[in-house]
Amino acid sequence: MRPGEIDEIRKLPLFAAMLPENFDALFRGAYVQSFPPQIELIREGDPADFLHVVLEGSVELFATWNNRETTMATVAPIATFILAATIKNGPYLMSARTLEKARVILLPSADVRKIFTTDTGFAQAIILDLAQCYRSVVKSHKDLKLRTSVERLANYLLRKDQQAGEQGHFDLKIEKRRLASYLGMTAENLSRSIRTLNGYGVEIDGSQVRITDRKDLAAFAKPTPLIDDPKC
Amino acid sequence: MRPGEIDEIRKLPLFAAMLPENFDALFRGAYVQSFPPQIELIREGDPADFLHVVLEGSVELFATWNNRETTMATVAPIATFILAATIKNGPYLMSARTLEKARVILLPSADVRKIFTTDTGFAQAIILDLAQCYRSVVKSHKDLKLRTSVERLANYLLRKDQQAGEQGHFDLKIEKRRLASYLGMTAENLSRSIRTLNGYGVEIDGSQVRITDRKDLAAFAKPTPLIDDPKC
DNA sequence: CGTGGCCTTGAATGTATTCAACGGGGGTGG
DNA sequence: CCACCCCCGTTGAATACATTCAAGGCCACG
Repeated sequence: MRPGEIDEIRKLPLFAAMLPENFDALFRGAYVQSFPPQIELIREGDPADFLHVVLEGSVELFATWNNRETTMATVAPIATFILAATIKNGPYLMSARTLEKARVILLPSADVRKIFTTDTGFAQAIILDLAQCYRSVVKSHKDLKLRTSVERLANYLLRKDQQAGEQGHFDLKIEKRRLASYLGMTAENLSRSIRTLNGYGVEIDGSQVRITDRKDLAAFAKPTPLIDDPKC
Repeated sequence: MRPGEIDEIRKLPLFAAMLPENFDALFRGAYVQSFPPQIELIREGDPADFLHVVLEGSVELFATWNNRETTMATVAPIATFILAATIKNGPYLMSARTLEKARVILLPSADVRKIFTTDTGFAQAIILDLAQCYRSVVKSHKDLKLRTSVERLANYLLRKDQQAGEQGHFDLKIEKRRLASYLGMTAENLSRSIRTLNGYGVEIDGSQVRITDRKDLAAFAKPTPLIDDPKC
């Protein structure tokens, strides 16, 4: 692990409140590994042996069934994933693969489970993290059930624009095929959805997005914090 | 509150490990209320003032957007709902209404938040509950994104049959329109999906379901524990 | 300069929703 | 007790939405 990196991890909300001895114990059993792109880190159904923390690069969480595959989320530094499987000591519900070159910490799940029963600060942080994760999935679920694919795209663009500081232009940092899968549609349908939004103040050239008329787009997208506010 | 009822609540996984004084403190501020059917208990967007525990009857969790509505889950005794909103001290992401006459305990969210920071047993239980909820929604999300509506129905029937002891016959304890909404389709489409499954060993008359050929149905539904096992 | 992957486009197909109409069961009130 | 009505579920037809299949363009990379 690089100097300074451990300090940064220490400051993560999930670990910040841990007692020093517990933090040290947890990270004594940690591996840090670098992976090339397109490597499958975990496979759904496998036992959750490790809690993962993404330090660099990005990781895609996806799920499969009956030869179909869908993107569930992308994880960017610095964040953990599959905390719930670790805690329940159950199988992974999602698979994970690196999108780009990535560095990941692996924390033995058994240690995580042991320590959170004694370290109240850690337990508090886990509660907040899980509650956050839960609410995120509920919002995704609402998005998927209540909106059409064009509406999902429109709101996605508004969210990303907001996260980029409402500049009116930003870069999709994701392949369109993956974005399509994340939004619950095919790549072809995403192309057509983009064309539809051309009529509502959106221009997309490659990965560059420009929102030329946010009012128009918002009038179409009808965003609501109860689906679209990530902090809510 | 009825005699013996408090003991039953005390035995709920969420409260069983609490220190006696904390349990008493939490339930000192509790209300027990009876509601007629079709009463809206909470409305999405409102602040999460109370953690709810369903004692009798059943409650539907649903979400709305842009004049559309979808059923997210139904809560049966004895179970809690909207724990995550309580903990995050955020707005409800879902609304709730009684389906039948229902008795519900209301626990002030502020008390829940205060107590779980000091009571480690309670904190542990919350962690397990949230992890469970999170994984449930992830499974629902996979169900919705990876399966067609007929496949979702087929797997739903298999799950319910299993929960009823694999008797091969059971009662849908839910209106078909609600089931349709829960499964992410229209009522008309549910009717048609049922007819489709007639060809795969399923007979539905009113609310009575008979599975005449479970093998055939399972071959079509292709259930997997990673989506369909509620305990997983 | 070729090659492969990603994106786009078009056409055909499939899936699901909408709209309209109808039948049956349960409840209400005459 | 019966007539009526309303709600739920079903069915059909038309439409809308989304996927599949096929083909071609563009860019990055070797």
